This record gives sequence, C-alpha cells and structure tokens, in this order.
Amino acid sequence: MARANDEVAEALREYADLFALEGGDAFRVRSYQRAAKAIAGYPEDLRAGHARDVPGVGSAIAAKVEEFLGRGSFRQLDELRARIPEGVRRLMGVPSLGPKTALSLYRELGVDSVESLSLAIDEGRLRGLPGMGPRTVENLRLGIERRRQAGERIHLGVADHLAEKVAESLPGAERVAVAGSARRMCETVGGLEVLAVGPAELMSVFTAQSYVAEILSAGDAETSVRTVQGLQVDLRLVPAESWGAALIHFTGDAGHDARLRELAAERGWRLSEHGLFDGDGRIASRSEEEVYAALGMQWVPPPLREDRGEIEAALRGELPALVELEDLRGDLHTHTDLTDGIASLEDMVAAAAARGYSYFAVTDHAPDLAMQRMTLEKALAQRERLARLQEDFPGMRLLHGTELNIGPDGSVDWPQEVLEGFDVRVASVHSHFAQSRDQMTRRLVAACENPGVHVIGHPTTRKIGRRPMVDADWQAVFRAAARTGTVLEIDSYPDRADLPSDLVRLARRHGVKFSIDSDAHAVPHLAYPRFGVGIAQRAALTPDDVVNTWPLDRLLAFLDGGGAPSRP
DNA sequence: GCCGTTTTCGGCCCGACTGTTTTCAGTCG
Repeated sequence: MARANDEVAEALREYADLFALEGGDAFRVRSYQRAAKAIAGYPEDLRAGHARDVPGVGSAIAAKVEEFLGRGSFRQLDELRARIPEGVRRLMGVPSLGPKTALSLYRELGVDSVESLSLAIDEGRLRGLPGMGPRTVENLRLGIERRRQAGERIHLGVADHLAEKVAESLPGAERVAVAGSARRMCETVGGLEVLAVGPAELMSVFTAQSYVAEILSAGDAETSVRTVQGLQVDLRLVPAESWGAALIHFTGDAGHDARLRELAAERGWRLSEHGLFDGDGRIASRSEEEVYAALGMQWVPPPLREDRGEIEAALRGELPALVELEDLRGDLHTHTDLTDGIASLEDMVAAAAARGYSYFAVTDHAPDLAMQRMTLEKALAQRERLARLQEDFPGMRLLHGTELNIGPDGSVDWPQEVLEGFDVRVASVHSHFAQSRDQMTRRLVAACENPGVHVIGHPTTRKIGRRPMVDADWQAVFRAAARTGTVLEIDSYPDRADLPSDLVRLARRHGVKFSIDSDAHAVPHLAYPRFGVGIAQRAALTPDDVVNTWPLDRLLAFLDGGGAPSRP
C-alpha cells in the first residue's frame, strides 16, 4: 500500500499514543507526533534518504526509524505494545475519552476495547471511579453510540454546502466565516468551525435551526451541535476587534497555531484567539494580515497552514505565489449528454464562456466504456457541432477532446488515426481497479508513454467514502509522467479530489505538470475547480505548474510537443 | 523527544468548556 514514510509515521503515531497512555511526558508525546506528521509529509522516501534531514527528527527518533525500516518495528514500540492492548488505544477514539481516562479504565476495570467499555457502562461498573459521575458516564455512552453511526469524514463538497446553509441561517450576524479544515481546503473534513460577529442571540438562533439534531455543548462564546447528517458544527461568537486572531486560531491547523504562539512567546508576547498581546497591551488582532505582520511574517494562505515549512518561508518572505482560481484559463475535462453528462453541448459551452474561459475542452467518453454507447459517427458529429458553435464564441477556443479508457494492459481505445483527430486526449482508469501494484504501475506508465495521451484523468480513481485508491508505485508513475510530459489531472469533482494533495506534492518534486479540471457532468459542476485549486494550493503549486493557467498557444505546444519541457 | 541570531540545558502555546470538584483535571481544538 503505502510509502515507507506513511508506515513509519503510523508507527510513530501509535508510539505517541501508547506513550501518552502510560502518562509519558507531554512534550515528548508532542515530539513523536510532530515527527510523525513531518515524516508523512516528507517528499523523499525515507528508505532513500536520511531521517535526520526531516525537521523534528533528532537522533533518538532517527534511530527508531532506522530500526523500523529494517524490521517493521522498534524495540520501544514492541515493549509498549506488550503492556497495553491495542483496544486501549482505540478507546481514545471515543469523544471526550483521552489518555488519562483510557488508562484508568484499563487499570481499574480491565476495559481493553470499545466493546468492553460499552459492556462496563451497561453493567454500571464505572460508578465510583474518580471523576466518573453520572453525566460523564452518560457522555461516554453517547460518544460510543455517535461514533458507531457517524461513519467517515465527509468530502469538501458536502461541507461547503452545509457551510452555506449555516451562514444563510444567521442573517443577524455582521460577519460569518468558515474556519477549520474546510477553510484550509482539506479534501475531507470531520466537522465545521464557523465564526461570527453579532449579537448574543445568534447562539439561540443557531441551535433552533432545523439542521440541528442535538446540542453537544453551549456557552456564551462557543456552541457545538450535531447536524441531522451527523456532522459536528461549532459556532463561535467573536468580538469584531478579535476577528483576525480568531480566524487564525480556529483555522489552524493545531501545529501551525502552536508555532505562531511560540513565535509570539519568543518576543515576550502572548497570542490567543483574542489577539496578540504584550502584557495587557493589544498589538494586533483585527485582521489576519495584521497579526502575521506583527509577528514579522507574510500572511499565510490557509491551505498552506500545516506546519510543513510555511512558517519559516513566511518569516523569510518567500512563500510561493500560489495558483488561484482566477488563474485558470480553461477546463480540459468535461462531459455532455452525448455520454453520461446531463447538459447539452450548447449549454455547457455557454456556461464555460460565462466563466470567462479562453479555452474549453469537451471530452466525452470513448467507446470502450460500453455503457456510454459512443461511436465514431457520434464523435465526428459532435466535432462538427462544436465547430459551428465556435462561430458564436469568438473569445473562447473550443477544443474537441475525448476521455479515453486505459485498458488493463495500459492501451487506450480509438484507433491511432482517430485519436489524432482530437485536440485534447484525457486517459483514465475506469475498470479493473483491483490489479496488483505491479500491474497497475505498468498500466499507468504505459498510458503516460503513449504519445496519443495528453492527460491522465483522476489518476488514483478513488471515490471518497466509496472506493479506495488503486494500488500503484506512484513514484514510478510520476517519473514516467515527468519524462514523457504527460499531464496529471487534479480532478476537482469533490468526491474524487484526485490526485490528492499529498500525491500532488510528491509528483511536483518529480517535475510533473498538472491540469485542474472540473470533470463536469452538468452545468453547476463547472464551478468545481475551486476545490481542485484548493488541492493545488495545499501542494504549494504555482500557476506555472498548472497547464490550464497557460495561454492556449503554450498549452497546445506543450501537449503536442510530446512532453518536451516547456518554459514560460 | 527536539532545539538554539542571548541557549548544548532548560525551556517547550493558549483558552473554553464540562463535570466533578471545594479549586481543578481532563479533553478538545
């Protein structure tokens, strides 16, 4: 499955949890957690490089990493695993149940799994334990129940929709904004953090909404509810003068925020959601820009706030100029009702023109996806319709494309001479998802090496919550894409979000170029690239990395250059 | 555990909320 880095990171996370369970020093726990996160996000494979080069990894953790790479574990982890059953660690997955409670339940009652906790609660055995009043026990019971039915994190498209609904339901607010992982454009989120400026009554307006299923906690400053879909939404009321500091604090992520507070502390100041203070004196708080500037750094775009080096870059004034939605000049992957879209060619093109694009590719499915009933006659007829439509849209170049199917052996459909008639050739995996890692790698590499293929569509084929990524040696695929000048798609469809940002980051290191496409099957889907741009920003892409920010001439020259490196 | 433009030792981020508690521990973000 994963790169060595991901396995190492998971082992360190487990070690951090077990270490915390035994009451280990909190600072050491944090060191293990930070190292795990840094290793997971490190672009080089640890097997090829030196763990010591990863920030947050010192000699002690480097030794553990080395031992893990050699034999799949390390001594200290083995020892903790021998003392604490796996189920005790999983107890910490129950909301409101942390390491202290987990260990106490295990030591006092032998509770070593969520199931045995459930049983202990039902039998009333928690009563009498220190800190275990009736409400705490009831909250544990509810927490287990909620966790059972809540399921997975949701993708950003669903979160975005809910965020709009929440904002609309608070008309009395002077200002409303979504913070948290949704603002950081994470591909999936576990809940929504909403900030508002407005009267105290907003809280009761909020809890009375029809989308609220349950009130989890309620205070003057923050209220948490669970929605009918099972998603947690936190609303925080913020004084206008603290808006910027609060946005920073609740946007996170936790690591980024902690580093900012350390920077403040180094200067003898204090940073919180209320502001940046020198003693009682307020230094900055009204806007994010003001707070970052007071700390001597550039404003950091939310998608970069992960404590993965952005703080240092911002202090040096060297943050990359991230690709923005406005930079996109076109869309290279869209469908119409000729195959599985629901909008006509004319409607899709008109909507694309309204977005101000300077080029637009229609890429309906190719014949091997038999259910789409594509034929050469239909494709050629569509090409003629597109040519006629072109006359109505002089400012936008219409490109006739196709979405090819990458067969199990890496070949694609349409004969070569037909293929050459298309302006844009996206090739995607639509079947045989369960191939072995070797087969899938060869398949994707072969598609990259096919000179008829311009773009690999939704490269991992994952669907969030429904289908896992295919198994492939991604480094090998990225090397092939870079070598052949094959573009890798960032499919913006929110349940795909494919490539995911961590793979985009890795691919970029290999010199791969990307296209941010909608994969639209209907007119409203043409707005999806805002999610794809979020993925690209999380991977620190600049416009030069994204071919559909380029002028048409440069784009076409790159595509038809068979991968010759292209510079602006 | 990690880390260093006052440091190789002694620091290491902040506040809200809950429940159980006579002043605070645990959890969360």
